[in-house]
Amino acid sequence: MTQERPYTQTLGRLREAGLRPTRQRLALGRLLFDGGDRHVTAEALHDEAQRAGVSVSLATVYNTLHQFTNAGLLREVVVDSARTYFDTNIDDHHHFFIERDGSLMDIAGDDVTIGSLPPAPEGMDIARVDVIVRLHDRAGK
Amino acid sequence: MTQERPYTQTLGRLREAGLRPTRQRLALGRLLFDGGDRHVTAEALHDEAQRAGVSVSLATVYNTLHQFTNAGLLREVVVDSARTYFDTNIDDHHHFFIERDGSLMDIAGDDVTIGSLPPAPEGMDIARVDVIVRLHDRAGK
DNA sequence: TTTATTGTTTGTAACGATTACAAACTGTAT
DNA sequence: ATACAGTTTGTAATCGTTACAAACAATAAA
Repeated sequence: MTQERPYTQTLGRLREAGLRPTRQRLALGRLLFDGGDRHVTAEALHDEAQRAGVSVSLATVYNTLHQFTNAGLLREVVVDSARTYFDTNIDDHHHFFIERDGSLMDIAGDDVTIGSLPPAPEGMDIARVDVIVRLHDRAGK
Repeated sequence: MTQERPYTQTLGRLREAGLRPTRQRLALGRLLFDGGDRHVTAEALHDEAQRAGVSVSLATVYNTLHQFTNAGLLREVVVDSARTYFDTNIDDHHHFFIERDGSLMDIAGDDVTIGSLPPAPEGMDIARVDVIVRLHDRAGK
């Protein structure tokens, strides 16, 4: 009846990552990983936690987001110089960025294919390829 | 003998954009558009101007960079949430981003080809597609 | 259990890039 | 010259994010 599985899921993820399962990390982990893929900013997650009655400081939200990212539980998405987004979907995929409201949408891995890529300059490797499809409302009023 | 052509070039660009050719805009325009393609940050351009003996305030550098961008003379590139880059190459092309030093390199338009793209969601249009190839030093010491 | 140890959380100050603003100034038209 | 709208400037203000030291909590040892 009580949906405890997600809790356990998060607990497991923290364990694997070598992060102590503190009240804050557990709560943030559940907000992030329960339900589908999400794109959050630190501020947004902080607000959400407050609304959910979870007491967490903004500093901890930032810390946690970074720790989760380093542990491979989250991915950072750079699309807007104003704020940093974290994506709970860590699979290979790209993004639609809706400029009107600054929101992100995943594009399924296969819906964007790169036909060709130049070789990385000597001595360097490709760490990642990000494709961002920027959208605006259809022209014509 | 005196290379006045670049000056004139910038002057023309400003005229076309409907921007008054002030001393500051002319000077920044020359720094930006003389020579090849460049990727600059506001701070970097400001320093460069100082070094070149041009007196311009940082505020003006920011204003100018944005005005040039709105006029289509520059393009903003988002790769790093820490700072904003402006690219003097406004043709269709993508970027290598060297994480080590935070520098950008153009990738010629044809060296990256997108095989397929999903359709934009209903009511929206694709404003632009950005491809960022993030590079790091080759693994293995 | 206590106790010790080490990792975490927290509030707040500090930061760095960028923007806002009002006053001084300059280009352009009259 | 004069007037006026557009520009520039220094500086204060913003905003997201990070730094920091003190208070706390999780885990291991006794």
